[in-house]
Amino acid sequence: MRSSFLVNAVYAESGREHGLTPQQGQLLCVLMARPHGMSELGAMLKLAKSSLTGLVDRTERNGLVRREPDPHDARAVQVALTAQGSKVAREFYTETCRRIEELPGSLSPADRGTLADLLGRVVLDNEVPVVFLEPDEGGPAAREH
Amino acid sequence: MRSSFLVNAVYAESGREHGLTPQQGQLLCVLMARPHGMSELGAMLKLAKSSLTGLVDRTERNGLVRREPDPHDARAVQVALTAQGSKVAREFYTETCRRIEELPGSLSPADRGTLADLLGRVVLDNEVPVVFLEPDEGGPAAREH
DNA sequence: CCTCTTAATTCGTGCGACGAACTATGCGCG
DNA sequence: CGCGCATAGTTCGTCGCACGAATTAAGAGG
Repeated sequence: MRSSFLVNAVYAESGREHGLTPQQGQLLCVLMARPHGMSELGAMLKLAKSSLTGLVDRTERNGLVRREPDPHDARAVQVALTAQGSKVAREFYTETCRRIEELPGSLSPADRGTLADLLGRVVLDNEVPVVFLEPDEGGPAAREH
Repeated sequence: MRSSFLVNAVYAESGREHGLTPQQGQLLCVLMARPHGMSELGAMLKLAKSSLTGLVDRTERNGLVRREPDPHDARAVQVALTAQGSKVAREFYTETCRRIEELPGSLSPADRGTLADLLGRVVLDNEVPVVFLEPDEGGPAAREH
């Protein structure tokens, strides 16, 4: 249980409506941008290899993602969204962003920055919903732990 | 996985230092005030009966709590901290409060209220560390889900 | 006494996280 | 080219945690 926490909360709420666990929802969001290899996903989601294998297994079993051969490396696979997965991801993402946008409604930019720092793990270093960002920031100040 | 989220995050960090999972840490904090019956704990921690049994089992196995007969009801037990559990709880609680106090450092009272509303589940309706409170409030505006 | 309710546990199950071990593939060097 | 080492991903075993169904013993009320 090393999920990012606040996004996880929101994911949990959004996900319930789509039959997704927070972890699966997060995986879908990451894959919306493009397919990823398992190592990439593991690094992004901060999961051990075997944990990720399990997550992808379950999500694949739900018909939301599929494993494809990697054309550049026969050892590797690319994990991609299925058509169904794309649909669910879009709905989930939209719902999640809506909920997250409501969250810091009354927070000043400084407070957002403070929370972003404190909750650095909330935001992944990629195209996943980025919150607590000022419009001119290029990326979150993610703190590795 | 229906923990309260932000406190859970902080619990996780504090707990790691004491070999506690967030759930176990939370249980200890609840029990600091006084022993509780399982039904009480279940309601407070919002856990199904069997889930709570498991949590208490594991925490008991770690020597941190013990089950005692309830003098008023032979069906029931009271869950109490052991001496070791009290010690760990105190340290954990202190550490957790410290971390939580650092959290909203730059939040205005209005923002605290907003976050308290949004993260209502963060705070339990009892003597567990109460955060985001104005000094003159009697209790958190907990939102049941 | 009887019926219904309740407290807590057991059991089965799913999810998620980890590390060790493993197999197949890739890389770099002599 | 062959070899040793590294890597990608999976399997296996394990633990923690959450849930519902089923169960047993005790409690409450008529």
